[in-house]
Amino acid sequence: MAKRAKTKPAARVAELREWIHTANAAYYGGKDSGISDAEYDRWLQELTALENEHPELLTADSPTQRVGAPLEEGSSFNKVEHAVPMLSIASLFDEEEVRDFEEKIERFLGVDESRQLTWSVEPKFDGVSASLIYEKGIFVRGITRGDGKVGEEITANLRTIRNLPLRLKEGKYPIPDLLEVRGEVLISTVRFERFNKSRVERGQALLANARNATAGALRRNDPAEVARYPLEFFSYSAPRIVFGSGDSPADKDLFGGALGEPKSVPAGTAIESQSQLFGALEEWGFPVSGYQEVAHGLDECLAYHDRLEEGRDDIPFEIDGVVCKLDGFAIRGRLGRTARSMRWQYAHKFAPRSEISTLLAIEIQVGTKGRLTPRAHLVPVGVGGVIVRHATLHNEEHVQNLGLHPGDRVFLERAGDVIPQVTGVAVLAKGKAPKGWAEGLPESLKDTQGGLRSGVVAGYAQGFAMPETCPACGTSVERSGKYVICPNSLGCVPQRMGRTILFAARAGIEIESIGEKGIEQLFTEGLISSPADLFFLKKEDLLELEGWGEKSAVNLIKELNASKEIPFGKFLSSLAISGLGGTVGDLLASNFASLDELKAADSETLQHIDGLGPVTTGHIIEWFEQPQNLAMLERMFEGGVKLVHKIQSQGGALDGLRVVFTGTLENITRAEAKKMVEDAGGKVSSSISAKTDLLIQGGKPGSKAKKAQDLGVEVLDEAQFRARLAQ
DNA sequence: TGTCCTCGAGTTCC
DNA sequence: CTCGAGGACA
Repeated sequence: MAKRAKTKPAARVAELREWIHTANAAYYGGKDSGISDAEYDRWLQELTALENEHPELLTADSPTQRVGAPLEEGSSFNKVEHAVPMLSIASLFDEEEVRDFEEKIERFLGVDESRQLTWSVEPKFDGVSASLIYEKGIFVRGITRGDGKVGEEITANLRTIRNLPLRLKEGKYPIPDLLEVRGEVLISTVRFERFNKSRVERGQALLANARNATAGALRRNDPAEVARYPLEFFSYSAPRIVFGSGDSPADKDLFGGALGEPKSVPAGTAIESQSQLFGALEEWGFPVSGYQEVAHGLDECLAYHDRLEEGRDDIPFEIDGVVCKLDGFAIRGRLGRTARSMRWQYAHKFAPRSEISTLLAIEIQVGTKGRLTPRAHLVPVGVGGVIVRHATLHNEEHVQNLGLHPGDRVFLERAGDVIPQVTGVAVLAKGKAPKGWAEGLPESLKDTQGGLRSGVVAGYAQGFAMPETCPACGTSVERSGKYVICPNSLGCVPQRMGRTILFAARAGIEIESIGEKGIEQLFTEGLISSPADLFFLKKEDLLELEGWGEKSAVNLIKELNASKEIPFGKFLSSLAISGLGGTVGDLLASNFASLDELKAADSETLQHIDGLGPVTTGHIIEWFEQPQNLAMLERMFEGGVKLVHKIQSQGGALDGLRVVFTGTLENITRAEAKKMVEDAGGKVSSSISAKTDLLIQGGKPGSKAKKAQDLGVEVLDEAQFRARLAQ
């Protein structure tokens, strides 16, 4: 600070502005500027203080002017008419529509001229468009699109955008007396995620998507609040480039009718095409996305569309298509416009990945482990090729963060993978749910009297809250972190049912004769109440049930009889003991010769086994201490269950190797492949790491294939895998 | 105490 | 397939 006193204020102000500018440039160039946020803030503060002390040094383009004074309470933005209307772009959805569009152009121009049209192609940003006006190189006004004719003046909010130039740079291109530049305000994907995370930490609502967040930010009354949003600007057009007074018709309307030749422009700096314009915008200091290209002929436009759609996830911001504009301004002038849009440009949209549906109700499900999970019931809607009716809402906190209410219109996405997710509220119902919404509730959510089933939530006055009692058995719930648990694991029907389904699946009872639905039916009809009961089912009892005929009943009994011999490890994993899956089951089976030996083992003995720690051990000991569990085991053996103790194979083709699968195998199932590996002495892991020896790759491999390559893990396809086994 | 590896559990649709 | 948490190891 002592140093600052000695420096002349004007020099120091210039220095600070330079530093801040450099830091901004690095920040938006994706480079590390080496400057901490705290340091950046200190510079801004010092600069503000200096400018307050010496008002004569304050300029409109100072970085401190990015954050101005808040609007007065209750006031709204000024309405401003656009000098050049912001028309919408013709939206086309497939190749056929694109070819039709070009045909119309050809008819207009005559085929000879249009044989090989030159296009300027660029991404269609999924953000908020804005128009910026520069007078003699200084940013003086910024306007939203509005209805295209009249927008709102949001100059103060736009100033907060750190990569939006407040003053133009003069270089190769002279600075126009009047310049209107249009572009998109957006938030990059990475910054949006980070921003949302920090909002949750501060207890604020999750933002549905980057576009909504941007629109919301720009409409805020206090620029200081807007400055907190990581907004960015990308420029893509300049409807007014005026040298001189602007009185002459040739000065104006560079894109619509007659093309104005800029007056007094040095040779070589006339701007006559979109590609030249991009160059000029960059020279003046406007950010451009860098994804723009020149395409010769329509096929290259289509190829550009496909290329960007495929690489959509690698682009650092959200885009929903590509925009193709005829490159030359002269040819644009001849085509002109229709009432709604320009004839010389179109947007070729991508297949949407986000859809909107109505949240009908939230059902509270009770899982196998007693966890209560909220599940969204939605009006069926197609997302990426499948009809989605349900989506998990994970836990109470998640629903609250999203601020969901039954009746809301919600965003639905299938983010990267297959599983649909509710990502936010599009239109809040606020007690005014869409008409006919409540009548649209599916029958499955209603009870026999037409009321709502227990555990179905179709509305609430305050925020969403998980119930205090289990919707299935009425027991008071317990809380464990984010989750709500029904502690009545022995009595609660969905929990018993879940364990029975798990038993059937893991103990190897063929799903064909009795699937999940079948077990549910046996439960609700009261024929069984635990896995052991399966082995006491009688053909006559099954025939009483709806949908069961002689054949299916006989098949099930046969299947059950054939499934009574169960390998020890598989059997252990089928008991639904926490932390005991297939791997730990096999591990225990190889350490204990019999079930009695395992039952007799104490905590210390178990923890000595490599792979078992205090937590899993605790769960095992507890399970075998429950009399009900021991009784259930007894009943299973009464029912004829026999445990098979197999001898570990050694010296196979894959002895001691760790194997991982990815993709879909052609001729064998994963389970069969796993068995083949184990029989050959190998070990199957679920995730790939440096310790993995082999990756078996089927069709449509996922992220594992790439990781294997990075780690230098040997990759085999299905045929090579078989060959290796045969050795 | 921190980091890496692995397992188990949850998830939707046809 | 992804995420969270248990377990091994430094």
